[in-house]
Amino acid sequence: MSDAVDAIIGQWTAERPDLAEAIWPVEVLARVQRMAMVLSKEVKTFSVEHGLEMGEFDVLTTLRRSGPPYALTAGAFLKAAMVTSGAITNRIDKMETKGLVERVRDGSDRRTVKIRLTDKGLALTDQLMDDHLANYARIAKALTPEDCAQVADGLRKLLEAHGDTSIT
Amino acid sequence: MSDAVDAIIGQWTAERPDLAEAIWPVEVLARVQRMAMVLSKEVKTFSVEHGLEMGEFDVLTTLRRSGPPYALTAGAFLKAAMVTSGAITNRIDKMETKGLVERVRDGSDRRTVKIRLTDKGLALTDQLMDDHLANYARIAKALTPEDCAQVADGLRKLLEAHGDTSIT
DNA sequence: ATTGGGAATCTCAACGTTGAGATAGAATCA
DNA sequence: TGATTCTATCTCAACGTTGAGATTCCCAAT
Repeated sequence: MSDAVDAIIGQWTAERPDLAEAIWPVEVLARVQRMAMVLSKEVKTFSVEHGLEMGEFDVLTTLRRSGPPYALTAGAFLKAAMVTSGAITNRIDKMETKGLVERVRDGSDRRTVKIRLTDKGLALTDQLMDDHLANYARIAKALTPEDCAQVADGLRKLLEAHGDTSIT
Repeated sequence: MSDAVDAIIGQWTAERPDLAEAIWPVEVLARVQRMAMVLSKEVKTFSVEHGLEMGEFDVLTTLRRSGPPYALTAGAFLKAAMVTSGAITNRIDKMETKGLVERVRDGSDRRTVKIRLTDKGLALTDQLMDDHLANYARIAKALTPEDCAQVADGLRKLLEAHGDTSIT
């Protein structure tokens, strides 16, 4: 039972034994990084199979789970998706031409632009969620419920410590 | 004690209660994704502070931990860094002009190109590792040793299940 | 009412990655 | 030897993101 990170740590132990006391964070952080790479490739494949670019599905689900009227400001997406403003503008531009979302200028504050799910976007999202969660279940199926809880609890502590505490 | 993923799951529970049974993988996978984003920003900051691009530090440490003669084929980097061939060519090109690595054509198989740490690259890497691990420790300090072991064990299972078992 | 600071979004050039195709060499077999 | 197939790397156009700056607008202070 060993993965690539075990091999990496083994190499360091052989080459720089003086670092043995300091290498413990690699056990967690390198695995987070590598698992994120695996995950992003899986999600990309899933998205493309359903006619979406990676990132577009994020926009759809973020709007869907926010509840009626399925509209959020562009700024809300910056934090939700953890990307920069140019990326959001780019994504919304493309999704607007696909008819999945539409920009709505708010009357009260004309600086803000709300991105709203169209009927087509809403239907597509609801239709995809079951497949998406089935795909997630497949990716995570190696974990028992206890494993899940332990990993989730640890990562929650890390995320809280880094201020990732809100999606607003 | 709640993070952004707790909020996301709360939203789904309110909007699509029918998905309650299927949402458990989000607890783990969404946190992996978000923590990877946090981590990559931290590592990028660290790299730039030390005059490197993100990814270049990966190349240096991968070579360093492989042991003398600190040389690996370009193909080995594809798996180690989980990126495509164009990215490796690009990285090595830049690091070669910086004098950190050099390309060496092998006599026995003239297709392969070994990337080798220069003396300058080796010295820089050894000099940076302590800072790098201190930075990692800062990022992971919210975790107790027990937390670390639990998260690492769970992620190891996931990575093994996805074939991430070797860096060769 | 005007000014100035701040906020929300968009613009756009620079950058790194992707991924299919090109190139060159090795390996197998007739 | 020649032909075929496989392997390793590089090339390069397309693509998405970054991030600083521009733009537009809100709001508080005077």
